[in-house]
This record gives sequence, C-alpha cells and structure tokens, in this order.
Amino acid sequence: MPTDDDILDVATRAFAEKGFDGARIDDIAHRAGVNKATLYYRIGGKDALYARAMERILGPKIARAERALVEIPDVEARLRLLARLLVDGADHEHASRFAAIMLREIAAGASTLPDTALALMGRFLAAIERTVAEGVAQGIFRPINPFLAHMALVGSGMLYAVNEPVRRRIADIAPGQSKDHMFLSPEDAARQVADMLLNGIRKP
Amino acid sequence: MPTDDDILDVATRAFAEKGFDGARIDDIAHRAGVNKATLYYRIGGKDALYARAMERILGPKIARAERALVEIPDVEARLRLLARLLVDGADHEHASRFAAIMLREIAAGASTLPDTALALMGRFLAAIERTVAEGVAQGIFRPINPFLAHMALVGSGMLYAVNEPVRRRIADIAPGQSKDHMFLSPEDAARQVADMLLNGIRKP
DNA sequence: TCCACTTTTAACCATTCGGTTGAAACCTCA
DNA sequence: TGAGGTTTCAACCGAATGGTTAAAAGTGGA
Repeated sequence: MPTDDDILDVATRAFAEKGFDGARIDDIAHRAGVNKATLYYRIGGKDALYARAMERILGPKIARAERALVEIPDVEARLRLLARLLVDGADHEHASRFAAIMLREIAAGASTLPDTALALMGRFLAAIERTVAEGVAQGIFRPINPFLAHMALVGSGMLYAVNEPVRRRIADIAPGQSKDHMFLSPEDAARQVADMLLNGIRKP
Repeated sequence: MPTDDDILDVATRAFAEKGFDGARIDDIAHRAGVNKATLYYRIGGKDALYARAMERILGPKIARAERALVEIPDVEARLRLLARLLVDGADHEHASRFAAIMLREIAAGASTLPDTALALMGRFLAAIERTVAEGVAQGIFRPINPFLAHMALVGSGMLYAVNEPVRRRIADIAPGQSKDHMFLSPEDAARQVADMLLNGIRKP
C-alpha cells in the first residue's frame, strides 16, 4: 500500500509538470496506485494535497539553509551552498520539480501559494539576504542590494534547473553550432552560477 | 469596435495571469468587449489566439535586440539594453506580462509554446550569447559560459519583473524590517541587474 | 437600393473535472 | 469471531469549458 509520502511524491511531480490547475486528481491517484476515494480519505481535497506537497518539498531546503546560517561562518561558502540548494537537490528531478512549481507560483503572483509555503519561502529569502548583509558588513561584498542578489541567485539557479527541455528544443531548431555549453551537470551549473554572482558582488 | 490588437492585449493579460489552461475564452471575449463568435471569426481558436499573442509580445523585443547587435558596438552597453528589454518594456505591465508568460512556459518545458514563439526566443538567446562571445573575444569579459550569462540575465530580470505581488506578500508577513530595497523602479532594477552581471563577467 | 462582409445572439454539444456517496471488501488486533 | 478502521469500486452530480453553428442584424460602399 502506497504511503502518504508516495502519494505526495506523485502529486509533486504532477503539479510541477502541469501546474495546479492542470494536474488531475484522478491522474495522481491512479499513478500513485491508490483509489481516488482513498486519497480524499487520507489527505483531503486538491488544496490540501498541494499544501502538503509544497511543505514537503520546501521544508528540508529551508531547514538546511537555516542550519547553514549558524554552521557556515564563511559568507562565500554559505552562498555557494544556498545556490546548490536551489539548483540541485536530493536528486536532480527533485530540484527541477521544486523550481518548476516555484516559477509557476511566482508567475501567478503567488495567488495559489498556501500561506505556510509562502512563509517558508520568506525564510529562504531571509537567509540569502542575511548572508549578503553579513558579507557587506565584513567589507567583503560591495554594498549590493541584497534582494537583487537573491533574485540573481534564485533566478539563474531555478531557471537553469528547470529549463532543460527548453534548451533541448532550442538546440534542435538552431543546428550547426556546438551546444555543449548549454548542457552542464547540476553541480557545474550551481558552481558557475555562484561564481558569477560572487564575482559580481565581491569587492574589487 | 475593438481591434484585433485590443483583443490580443486582453488575451495576453489573461494568459499572463492564469496561464494557457487557466485563461478562459469567454472571459477574454467579454473583457475585450467582443462576442465570442466574433473572436473565432477574426482570430480563430485558443491556439491561434495564444500564438498571435506571443508573437505580438515577443516580436518587438527580438527586433530591438537584433537591431542592437549592429547598432551598438560596445558590448557592455548592448548587454545593458538587453537587460532593459527583459525587465522593462513599452510599459511596466507589458514587461511583467511578458515575464509571467515566459516563466510559465519555461516551467512547463515549453510544451505549449508555439514553434514560432520558440524560434523568437532562440533568437533572443542568440543575441545575448553573441554579445557575450564578442566581449570574450575582445578580452573584456572572462571566458564565461555565455549560456549561463543568459540564464543570469533572463532569470534575474524576469523574476524581478514578475514577482512584485510575491514581494508584497512576503513583506506583509515579515514586518518590522525596512523593505525599501525590495521595491525598485524597473529602470533601477534593470541597471542593477546589468551591473551585477557585468561585474561578474568582466575581466579584473 | 442592393450586395458582400462583419458581428451578434443564443443555443447546443461532448467532455472534463473536483468532489461525494454508499455499499462492499479487506485488514488487524483483541 | 467480531468490531473498528481502512480501502476499493463504481457510479453519480453539478458546474464549467472549448468549440461550433444557424440565423438574424448591422454596416458600408458601389
């Protein structure tokens, strides 16, 4: 018998691929190997399913980010870790699902984002902002707008994590040139994103 | 009588707010002040409506970007212009709608993106990549991965353009701190994004 | 005025979706 | 064996949705 976690995993994938509106309850129940009535009995309606899927995917990342605030004193190393949290995950699929859901939510103005999930996002943002602010206070970083630094890190990272299919389609319709640089490993991508950001905000 | 352009404008807003699946034909027709049958008579079904809306919003940006390739020899100035094209637009709403649609499409793996629109996106990417490559060849930029530079620019810019509602919600639930740095004008945001990227890729 | 084109009106259809229900089956543990 | 919780099954509901159409009404120019 599938556990709640199994169901949430399937639901997360569905929400990432199709969005909240596009995901189908029947489909999720069927793919999780559970009856629709069971899903309602165990978890509840679509809203509850979404909220729990979000907390499940956001929670561990936030916890890791906040642990880094006290465990990693070096601000550059800490920013690198935060970049990895965004681009990479327990596995790459996990990270790309996370990014897809977040991008959709941001595009929708967080209108369907449950309050609990929004609070978690806010804490991640706070972790990045605090790290940048520490770096500025230590004289390591330029007096950069920490919120824009957050945008740069999250934007580059999540966009890269999620847009592999788009890259593939673009590469297909523009043949002739070498496309190797478009397909990096998640680790390389996270490192290069962090490098670029750090070069951009480090004091000369 | 509303013109086709009026209808496309309403449709673009609807697609940006709700996504392709979420947008309702009846709603678009009603808000455009035109009958649904007229919409079908003049433009066609939902697919045609989406394709034309995309071309309308992408076309001018691509044209401007490709003009810059020959008109602006200075690679840094050119990159700044490309950043502005992403963050800012004819008006700010226009830019944020563009960004919202693009983010949704990227999150969906460009699965519903018409081929014509995808080709336009590819040309924008090519413009950024070529500019970065020129800068590298001139010895101005580090040998950066041009595709990642594209991610950084597009990611930061579009994320910022679109997430004003999210910032507002986050600011609301985390009171007490100053939030001024979270709300920049589009011009300031575009400039700071470009600054960060240029500092990140410029040779020391 | 007549004609071709455009727009509206209003209905229709087949499909889909989230959610519910009630009865039957199953399982576990005492 | 029996009771209580869990799961399945299949059908159903009501509301929307995308798409289409036939006929009437309106429009402007030759």
